[in-house]
Amino acid sequence: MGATMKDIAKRTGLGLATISSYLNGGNVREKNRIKIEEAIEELHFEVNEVARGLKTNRTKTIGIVIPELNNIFFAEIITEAEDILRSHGYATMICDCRSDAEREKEAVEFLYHRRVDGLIVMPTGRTDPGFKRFVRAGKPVVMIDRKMQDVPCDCVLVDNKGAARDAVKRLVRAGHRKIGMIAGPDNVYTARERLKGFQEAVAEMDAVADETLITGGNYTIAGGAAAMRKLYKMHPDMTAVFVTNYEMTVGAMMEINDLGIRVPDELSVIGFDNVDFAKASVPKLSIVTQPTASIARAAADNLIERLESRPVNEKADEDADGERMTVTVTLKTGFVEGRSVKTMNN
Amino acid sequence: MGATMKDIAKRTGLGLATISSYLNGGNVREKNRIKIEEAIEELHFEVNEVARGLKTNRTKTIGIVIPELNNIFFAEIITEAEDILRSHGYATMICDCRSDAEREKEAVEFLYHRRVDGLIVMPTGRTDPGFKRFVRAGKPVVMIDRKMQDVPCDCVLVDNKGAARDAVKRLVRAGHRKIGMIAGPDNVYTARERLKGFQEAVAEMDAVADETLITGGNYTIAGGAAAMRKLYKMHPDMTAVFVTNYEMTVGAMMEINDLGIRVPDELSVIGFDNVDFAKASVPKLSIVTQPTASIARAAADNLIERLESRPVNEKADEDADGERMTVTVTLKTGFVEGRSVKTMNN
DNA sequence: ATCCAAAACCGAAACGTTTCGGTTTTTCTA
DNA sequence: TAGAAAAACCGAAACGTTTCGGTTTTGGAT
Repeated sequence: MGATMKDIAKRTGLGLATISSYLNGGNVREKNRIKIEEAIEELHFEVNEVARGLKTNRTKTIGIVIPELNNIFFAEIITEAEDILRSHGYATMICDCRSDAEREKEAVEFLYHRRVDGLIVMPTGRTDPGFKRFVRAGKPVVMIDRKMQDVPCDCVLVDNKGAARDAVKRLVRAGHRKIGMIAGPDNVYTARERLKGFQEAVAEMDAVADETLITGGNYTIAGGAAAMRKLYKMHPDMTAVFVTNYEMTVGAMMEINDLGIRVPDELSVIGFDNVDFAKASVPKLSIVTQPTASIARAAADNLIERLESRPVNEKADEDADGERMTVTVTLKTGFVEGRSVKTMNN
Repeated sequence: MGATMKDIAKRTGLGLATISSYLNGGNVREKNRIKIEEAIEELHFEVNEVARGLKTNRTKTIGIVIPELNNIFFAEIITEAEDILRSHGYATMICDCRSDAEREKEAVEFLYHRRVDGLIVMPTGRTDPGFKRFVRAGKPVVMIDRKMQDVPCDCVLVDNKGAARDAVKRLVRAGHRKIGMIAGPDNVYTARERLKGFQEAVAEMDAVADETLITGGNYTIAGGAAAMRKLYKMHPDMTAVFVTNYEMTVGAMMEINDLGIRVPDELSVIGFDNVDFAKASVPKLSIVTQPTASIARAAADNLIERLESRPVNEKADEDADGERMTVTVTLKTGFVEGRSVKTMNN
């Protein structure tokens, strides 16, 4: 079917190496350039990336491993990252591991097999599902959103602790003392950070520090709903609740709806992540937002930079005992004011 | 770094062909099998898919082109499809073209270059961005959600017309006559179908047939909000509105919220797509749902079947003048009852 | 023990690139 | 215009598989 470089060489009377040189941006005499371009045009030649990959040992493909694709927070990051990477000629292979450590391991192995050049990941569990293998092979890994101690790689994080602390302080300043928190699973890095932020704020601001005001919601809609119910049953006098991701915010709102609680008169709410949902809620929700586009850009740029500058340091990497200098960037969150927080006049 | 088949051959004293045979499920003498497995274990051998791909001319990769990844409807389908494909050893390269025809064309070209074995696509525009090239090359293409006349390929559709008709009939049966519709862009297949369904129902049920009751919302949140406002301004006496995708449903709810309209007392609403959002709304929304998992499964299974059975018909395909038998499956939508439709006692 | 078909095995060629040394051509300098 | 440096060019080997003929081994049947 497709024409090969050999065909182009034959057609133009030039050598294989010259064609290759032309294709890779090397110098070629003007008249030959024209001949080559004509031949390419006529024969509809397109370079075979697979063959090239075999030879160069680079697939120009990067793997992405995420917990859930049907989660707007992740999806937004992926969209942006894919766009940037593709504009640099990199294809992306996305693997959704459904927040399951076993699947995650399979995905990483799968991508290793496929010999992707690098990885963008949001680790699901606390143990390495095989990232180290990439690092050992000199393939860059950048971790997003969550950190993992024992894998030496670049990270792009968000100031989760600060975001939570800030949100809670807002509530306290509005006069709330008894504040509930719907937390994420404690094996997830972001959940732990947000919890810390909550606790710090409670301590600093002298709000009610009661362990039972903190309920796990598992980062799911159902979990958020269950947590909301539990909190409300246990603390009917609670005046505000802080929900710490999008899914749980949706779940909590469903439950609040079912319980017939009026927001913000009876209960103030601060949610997380999704501006659109917040604006579409009645009343509009106040929420913490994450800079998804910046996260994606930081991750993609970092990866590309590592990939393109690799050849130079090849030796340097080695003698540094495999231990590269890694960089971690932490981005700031935002806050969108809604009408779901009542100011108490006490 | 990595060991190759040659290393395994040397280590075991066997021939290259034998190793290849073993790796591809061929028969090998028991004792040799053991030797091979030991060698693989010791040398940490993993077959190089890139080299294999070069030789077999199959990348075991399929491309997915969608209008928006950060759109739950699409994201859910992708998640599921990716899962199925990967379990069959296929990697997926996802390209988000942001509903832009130009980007879509680039994406298709990109994937063609990458020599993916097949394509799952949701066409953005009405003209072929290059799918035909795949078809000509004997590579299966399956179209999801939207149909395109001039590209002969398999399709997985949803009964959009029926869904819309059904939804409107529900409204009429509940006593509504003056029903607004927030429609999608008319260059999108599904939007046209939903519009047809609406019009059919209005005609059949003798509801008010006024062109100005139909407003385009562009399938976006902002569009949905604007359309809602326009509808309300023009027809304050409208008693129900049918919104025809998730984003516009969110937008419409935002606007309804802003305008202070009470649902369902002043206005009944039927939305589209996202059950979770519907349940989290106040009051719970009645919505049309789409069978995302079934769509994904139908598409992925179809593709795999075409790919795995290809070698046999290779010849048959050809002499059929490139015109293969294509199949279109149409799936049924669902309906989730909420509390957003008022029953009029007139 | 002998023979034969079937099963298992083998090496070499090929897939379409890049790259390495080495050769030719061009261009510049004196 | 001769000579040399630089630029352009070249073919062959290599990347790690699969596959094609052909050869050897195996295990029954005689």
